[in-house]
Amino acid sequence: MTTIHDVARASGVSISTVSRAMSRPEQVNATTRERVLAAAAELDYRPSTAARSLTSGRSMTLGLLVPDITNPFFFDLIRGTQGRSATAGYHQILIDTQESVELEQHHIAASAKESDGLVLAASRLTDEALAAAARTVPLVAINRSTPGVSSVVIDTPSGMGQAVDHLASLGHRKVAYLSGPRSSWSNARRWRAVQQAARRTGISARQLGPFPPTREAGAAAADAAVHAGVTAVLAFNDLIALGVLRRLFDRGLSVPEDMSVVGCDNTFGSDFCHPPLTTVSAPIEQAGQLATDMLLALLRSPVPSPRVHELPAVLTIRGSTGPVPRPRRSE
Amino acid sequence: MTTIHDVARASGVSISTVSRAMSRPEQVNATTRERVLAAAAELDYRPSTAARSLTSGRSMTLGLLVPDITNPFFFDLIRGTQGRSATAGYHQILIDTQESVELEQHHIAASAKESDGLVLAASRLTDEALAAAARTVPLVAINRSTPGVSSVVIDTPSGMGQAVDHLASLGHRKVAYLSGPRSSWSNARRWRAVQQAARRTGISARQLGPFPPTREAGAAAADAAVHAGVTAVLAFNDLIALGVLRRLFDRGLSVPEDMSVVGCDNTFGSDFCHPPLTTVSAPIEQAGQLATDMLLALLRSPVPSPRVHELPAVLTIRGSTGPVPRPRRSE
DNA sequence: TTGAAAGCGCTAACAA
DNA sequence: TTGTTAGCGCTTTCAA
Repeated sequence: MTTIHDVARASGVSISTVSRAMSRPEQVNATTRERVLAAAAELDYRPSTAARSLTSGRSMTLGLLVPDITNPFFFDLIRGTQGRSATAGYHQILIDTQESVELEQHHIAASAKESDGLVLAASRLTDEALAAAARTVPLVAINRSTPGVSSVVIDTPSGMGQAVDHLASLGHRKVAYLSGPRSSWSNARRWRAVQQAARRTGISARQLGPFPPTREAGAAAADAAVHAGVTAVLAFNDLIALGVLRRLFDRGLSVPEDMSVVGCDNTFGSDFCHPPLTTVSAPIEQAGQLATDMLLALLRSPVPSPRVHELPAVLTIRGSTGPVPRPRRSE
Repeated sequence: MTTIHDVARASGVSISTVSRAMSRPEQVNATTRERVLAAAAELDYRPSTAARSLTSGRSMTLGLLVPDITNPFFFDLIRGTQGRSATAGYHQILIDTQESVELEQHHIAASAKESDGLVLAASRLTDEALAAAARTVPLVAINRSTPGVSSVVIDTPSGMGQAVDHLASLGHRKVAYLSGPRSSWSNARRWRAVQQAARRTGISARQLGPFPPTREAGAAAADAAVHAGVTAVLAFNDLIALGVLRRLFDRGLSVPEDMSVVGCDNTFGSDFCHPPLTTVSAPIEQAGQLATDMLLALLRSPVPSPRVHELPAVLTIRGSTGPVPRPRRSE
C-alpha cells in the first residue's frame, strides 16, 4: 500500500509537504506541488481515511438513521441525503433502527464516533433524549421538532387539513383517521390537524388504531373503518392507505364508491395503485437534501442556534376520493 | 472524550490490558477484566474506530454500490445487505454510481480504502475491470458474473423463458422484448432467454430499445411496441413495465385485452398497480443477504476460489397478461 | 497474566 | 515555502 512516505521519497520532499499538497494545495509552491501531485498520481496514492480521521478528528462520514428501511418514505429520503453528502465529499452510512427506541439510542451513541454528523429521520426518541443526543453530536432531525434541535419538518398536517375539507365538500360527515405508531411525532400532529379541520367543517372524525405503518396493517385498518361505519378514511401514510385499498377490494367494496381513502406522503406507488391515491404530497427528497445541507452547515460553524425549516405539503387529489355514497333506493 | 488511557487509569492497569479486555477478553484475568469493563462502562468508553482501523487495518465497514438508488430493485437489495452487515457488526456505506462506469470505477478505488469489502450490484464494468477490481478488494457482485469474481446471480432468464411459454400458450405469436441498458449484463441474458424460448415455442420475438430502466422510459417503450404491432411485451424490469401500463392506459388501450405486459423482478408496486403485473419474481432481498454472507466469509478466509451462487426466479402470473386479442368481427 | 514500547499513516504546530 | 517533530487512540509484539 502506498503511503505518504512513498510519495515524499518519490518526489524528494518531506511528508508534511505531501500532506499539504494534498489537503491545502495553495500552501505549497506551484512547482513542488506539481511534482508531488504527479508522484502521487504515478503511485496511485490515496490518503488513508483512518489515519486522516484519527488526526483530524473528522471521518468525512454522515449517518442516516431511519426507523424502517423497508418504508418507501425513507427511500426518497435516502436519495436526498445521499446526493447531497456525496457532492460534499462525505460518505453516508445507513442505519435501520427498526422502530426501536433502544436501537436508535444505541446507534446514535455508536455513530457519534464514526460519523461527523447524523440525520435522524422520524426519531422515536423523547424530547429530552433527542435534545441530549443533539448535544453529543451534530444532528438534524427530519419530521421531529423539539427545542434545541435543528430540524426539517414537512407540513403534512396542513395537507391533512385540506384533505378533510376536501372530504367535507364531497359530502362526507363521518371520517376516521387511521393512526400510525404512537411514538411518531408526525402521527400526533396529523391527528390533531384532522380533528381541527373536522371541527371547523362540522364533521365527525374519530381515531382508529394505532396501526404499524405497513401495507399489512392496512387490512386491519380497513376492517376497523368499515366496522366504524365511516364513509372516508385518512391514513397516517400511503402504506396503510395502500393496504386499505387492497383489503377493501378483497372484501368486494369499491373505492371511492363505498369508501373514500386518503393517504399521506405521496410515496412511490401512490400514483399507480388502483384507484390512484388521493394523498398529501410531501417533498421528501427535498427534505433529505435540506437536512443534509443544514448538517453540513452545522459542521462548518458550530451551532449558532438550532434552526427549524418547514417544507409545505399539499393535497393531491386522485381517484380514491369521491362523493359520499348516497343511500340506495330500491327500484 | 474518554480514551483507553482514562479507562486504564480508572482501573489501575495498563492500556494494553484495557485493549485486551475489550478485544480479546479471554486473554485477561477474570477479576481484572471485570474491573476494566466496569470502569469502561462507568466512563462510557467507546474505542475510537479510526484508531482501531488504523492499527488493525479493518474498518468494520462494508460498501454497497448500486447503479441507481431510485430504482426499487435496489431498495430490496439494501434491505438484504443492511440486515446482514448490521448483525455481523459492520456498518454499511451506500454509494450511488448513477449508471456511470467511471463513477463506479472511481468509487471502487476510493472505497477500497474505507471499506473492508464491497457488494457490487449490477456492475456496469467490463469483465476485465471487474476482475481487476476483485483483485484489489474483497468483493461480491450481484447479477454480474465473470471469471475470478464471486457473485450471486438471480436466474431471471429462466423466468423470462417461462413468461414466453406463458404468452405462447395464451396464443401470442408476436412479442417484443423491451430492452434495458446496453451495459447491463442481466439485460443481455434476459434477451437471450426470450429469444431461445421464442424459437422453442415457434413464436416471433424482437427486441425494442434500449430503454433506460425507468418508468418514464416505459412510455416510449409502449409506443414502440404498439408501432411494432406485437400483442405482448416482456420488459427488462418492472419499472419499464409500469411505465408501459401507464402509457397504454393514457392511449386508451387496455391491458391485457389489447396488449399483454410482463415485467421482471417483482419489485415494490408490481402487485398493486393496475392491472397487477405478471412478472418474474426475483428473491432480491435474499440475494443481498447471501452476497453479504459471502463477502463476510471472504473477509474471514481470503479467497479459496470465487463462488457463484444462483438463486431461482419464477414467473408470477397476474392480471397484465391474457389471451391474444381475437380479430373482431363486425356484427 | 500483565506492561512497555513501537508503530499504524497522517495532520498540525513550530522552526527554519 | 519547507522540514522536523509530536502526537491522534489504538493494537500488538516482546519482555517480564
